[in-house]
Amino acid sequence: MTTESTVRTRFAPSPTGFMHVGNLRTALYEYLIARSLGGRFLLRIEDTDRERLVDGAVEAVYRTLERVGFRHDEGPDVGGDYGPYVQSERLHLYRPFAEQLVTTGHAYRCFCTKERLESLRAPAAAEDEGGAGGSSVSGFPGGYDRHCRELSEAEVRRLLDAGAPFVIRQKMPLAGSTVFEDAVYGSISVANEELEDQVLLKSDGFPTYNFANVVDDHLMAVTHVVRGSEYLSSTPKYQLLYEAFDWKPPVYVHLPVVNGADGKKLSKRHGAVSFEALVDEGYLPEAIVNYIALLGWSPGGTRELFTLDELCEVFRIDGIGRSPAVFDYDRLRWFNGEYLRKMAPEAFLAVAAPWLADALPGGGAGLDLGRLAGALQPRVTQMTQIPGLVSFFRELPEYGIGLYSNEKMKTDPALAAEMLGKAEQELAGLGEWTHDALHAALTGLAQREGRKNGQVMWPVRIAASGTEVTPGGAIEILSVLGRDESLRRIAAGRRKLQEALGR
RNA sequence: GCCCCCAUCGUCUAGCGGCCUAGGACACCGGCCUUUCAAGCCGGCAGCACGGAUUCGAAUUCCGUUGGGGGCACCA
Repeated sequence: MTTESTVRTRFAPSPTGFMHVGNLRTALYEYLIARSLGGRFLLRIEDTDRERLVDGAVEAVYRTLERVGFRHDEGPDVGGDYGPYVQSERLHLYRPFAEQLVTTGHAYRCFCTKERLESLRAPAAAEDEGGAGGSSVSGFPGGYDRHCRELSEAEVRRLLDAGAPFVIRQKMPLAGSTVFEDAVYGSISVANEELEDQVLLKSDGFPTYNFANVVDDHLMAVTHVVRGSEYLSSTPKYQLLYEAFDWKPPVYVHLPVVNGADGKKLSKRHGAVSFEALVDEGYLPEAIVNYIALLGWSPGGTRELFTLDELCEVFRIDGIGRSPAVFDYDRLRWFNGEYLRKMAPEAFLAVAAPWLADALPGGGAGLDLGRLAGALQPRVTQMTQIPGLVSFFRELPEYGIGLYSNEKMKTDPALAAEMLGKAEQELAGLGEWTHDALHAALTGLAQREGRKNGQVMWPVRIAASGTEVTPGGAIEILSVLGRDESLRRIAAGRRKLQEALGR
């Protein structure tokens, strides 16, 4: 339930695409602020931009929140006392508020046409060709010259009667400055003359984001407005809106942006950036959340592995940093490895299964997948690595006898040929093809021959895999490969060596 | 161009005037372990952007410079 003092945060995505990790992080912090303060977390869909709507985007939001465990207390799907939670269903709410501001002198009707607005900007753009393409060059913030700001009542009446289309613009103070307090950036002050008379209500009657946002946040009793720092520069306008309505402003929590490795805004060219794309690339939701929590926020100590519940307990707003952070895939991968290794073997097998099925002969049927997963689990940091690691099971790759030489193991082709021959005989008579039996047979062979384990194991592993580096050692590979295929490969290795050695 | 913000190892960060010869983590490089490689353990490399000021004392405060990011729509 909600009382006067209940903290309320909201995640307000616009369904224009898939869930970007930057948005996911914003949602996470909103969730954590609510949970850590005993508050409520709500979901609001901001779909007022009909042109940019993307099919399936709302579903992606639900799916992602679900997958990641940010449970919202209120929202379009779960209801709540402050609905509707979809902006397009709230359209009737905004106009009265805009009209109220016109009445109180905080806003005015503007009848300027799009053409006039463009002509205001065009000459300015030409002036600084090759430049930043700024629009305040015209001498007015935002490029609008406040043409309709002081229209007489009679003139307004005339235009209205003539049915001229109009927008409602916010009337910014011309002097002084506006100050607001941000929970992470501190006190920020902007000269009012820098503020544009922004549009509140479009000529089609729809509110702009800037307006709907403030109205909705107030109506929904949102106490902490959390968003990316790209909104920092428009916050003074929101602040003025709150003041004009005489509403209590929320606590502003602006988050540092997330950049790519080149310091530019994180985008597809940096790699996977949507939550689902990351999952498809073999990152676990828990790892993504843990990693992202620490991108721009710090618990203060040196601990860095936290479950979502643990984050809820230790999260504090003042741990949020101010400088932009770079999304580092290497670090994400490390977190992923940590979570992968911590999983119960069966759980790991479950997430690895689809990757294995794709890469193994017959989809892995008949193979000891549990054993294979066991070998993979401590070695994998990203599921995409699996196919490459196990491809030799499907087919023995072409390999040169150089692989049989290893300085550290003290092996060379001649020794390998000998050991392979003996291993072949030893294993052919093996009663049961189990991990323990294989281990006993091979180490026993090494002992009898007066060799180091590696001098037997290395050649056998190479023959069985044709691969220099494999997940697991000779015994794991043999046991997964099975008797027939193992013996076939060992024999093939032996013959390959004998041919090469001229014997 | 104008406005706002930011600035500790390559990256994520701790630090909130003395505990800092700046701590942790990723990555990287060594070593140990070992039937390969990983994992694990041990060790190493590497940073307070610059210049002033305040102070007995500055990574920590102030000013400036430089660099970076963001904003400047009838988009959100």
